Amino acid sequence: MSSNAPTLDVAAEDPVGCLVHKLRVRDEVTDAEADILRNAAARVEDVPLGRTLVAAGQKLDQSMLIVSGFVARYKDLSNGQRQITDIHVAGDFTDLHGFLLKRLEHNVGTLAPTRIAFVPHERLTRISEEQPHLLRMLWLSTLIDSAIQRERMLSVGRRSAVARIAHLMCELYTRLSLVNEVDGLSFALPITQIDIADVAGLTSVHVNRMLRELRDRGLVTFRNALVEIHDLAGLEKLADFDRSYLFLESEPR
Amino acid sequence: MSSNAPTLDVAAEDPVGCLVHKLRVRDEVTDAEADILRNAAARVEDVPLGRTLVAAGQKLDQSMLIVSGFVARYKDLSNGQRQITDIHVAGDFTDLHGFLLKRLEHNVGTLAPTRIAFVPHERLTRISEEQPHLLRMLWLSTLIDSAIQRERMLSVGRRSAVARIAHLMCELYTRLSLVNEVDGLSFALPITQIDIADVAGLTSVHVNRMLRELRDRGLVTFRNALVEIHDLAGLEKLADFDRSYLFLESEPR
DNA sequence: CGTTAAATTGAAGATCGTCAACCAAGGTGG
DNA sequence: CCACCTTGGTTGACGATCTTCAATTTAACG
Repeated sequence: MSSNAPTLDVAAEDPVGCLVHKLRVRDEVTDAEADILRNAAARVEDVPLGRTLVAAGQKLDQSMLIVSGFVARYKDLSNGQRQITDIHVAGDFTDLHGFLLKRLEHNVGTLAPTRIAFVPHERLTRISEEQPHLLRMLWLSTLIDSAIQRERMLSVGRRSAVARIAHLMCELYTRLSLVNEVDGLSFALPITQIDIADVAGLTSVHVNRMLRELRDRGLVTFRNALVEIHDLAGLEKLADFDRSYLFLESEPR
Repeated sequence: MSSNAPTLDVAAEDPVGCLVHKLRVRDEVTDAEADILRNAAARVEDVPLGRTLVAAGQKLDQSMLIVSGFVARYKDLSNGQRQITDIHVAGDFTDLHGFLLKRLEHNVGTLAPTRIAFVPHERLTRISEEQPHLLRMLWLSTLIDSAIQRERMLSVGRRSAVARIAHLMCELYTRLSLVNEVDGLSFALPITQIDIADVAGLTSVHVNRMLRELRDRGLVTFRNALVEIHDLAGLEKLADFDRSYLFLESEPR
């Protein structure tokens, strides 16, 4: 709406741009297909931080595409403990899986102010009937989400606390690079240490200590919602980071 | 091949039976669609325990459907630590996601002797071009895998060691019920405590102690490849188990 | 019957969590 | 405009859960 935020402005004109861009990293997407996706978005909405977008169990008839911002999918234990299973950024189709699941078994909420495009499920059904290749690309995007989940499971299950956080930073850096949201080796990450704890399966107190260690080791700084990587190679080594799980190559799918 | 194992024999005649059955739990699948799936399986093979079925990075041109047995998908850290991200049982399409990913970022291996049906990717492509509903059902099955992964992430990230193992037992009990592989409150689980440790993100030593605790509390016994549940309600309570994440309702998809 | 992998148990130690206090920042209402 | 309140960040002390190391037993298998 405002015209002084250039990146957002482009996004407002083409809310589906980031998604198309990311699909094109993985395979060719024709302009006709891209247009079909563009027409699938019914409306765009700005949502403030801390809002629940979908509560577990709720029936769905539309899916949400992130235009900009940060969204988490999370599950809670009955004792109140929370685990974030995914963090989504611009160009991610947060609950595309809701199209077939019909309800989600987890919650979806904003970690930061976020702009969202809504895609009615009937339009997805239509794509599935008429656009086999485009449908495969959408399926693919849920499969990549799944691969990211698996890598996170490796983190939470087997990596040390420092390595877990280092890995998260490497991953976000790589994923945000794809949508031009990094500036050199820095990127905006307007989320709390509590959020990071909930992703990493740690407490916020321990996250705080590990962030200090990463800073002391000269690897990364996370302060005032800004991540600054000082030694990418060192960070990747500590994290045992290998970007191949992000499937950044173009292949006929 | 042999004719003295009735369950397996049925499976040999209809290797895709379990899959169709499980899809039908989630939505109607016509007999025509079921036949198409049956024809998609090119050949069936028996694989012994401890075999690597797919190594990370390997190019794929077929996917594997489990007819009977137990298969794990796992990732390794460079220091040798292993995390199993999924355990698959009869009727699971272990690497259906390989159809679109073209290579896997993780390994797939047998935890027990397993019978596998191979489905060439070209037949899946054909289904995707000609059978939109059937394709959505296949997509759905990868989405349910994903939901299981998320629940496991909650376990590994936030549940205590005992609760993690209790939850795994509840899950396997429920999933094996679907394919008639339980006998009352017991089921065969021919895997090691090391495997359980790799699923739960624990060491086998600690798994051993937690299994003893579950036994001492009168909840479950896991011995000689057999799980016997003594108090399902108590086990589910300890595990904070809620089967809704398995999507066991029929819906038009 | 010997060999190997897995299960079991104990003792000691490390990592991470809990509790608690304090600080910093940002927003709200008087 | 500033006290006040809330949320998040930071640090220390202590403790619990889980790991590591190591030894022994059991089971499976040729």
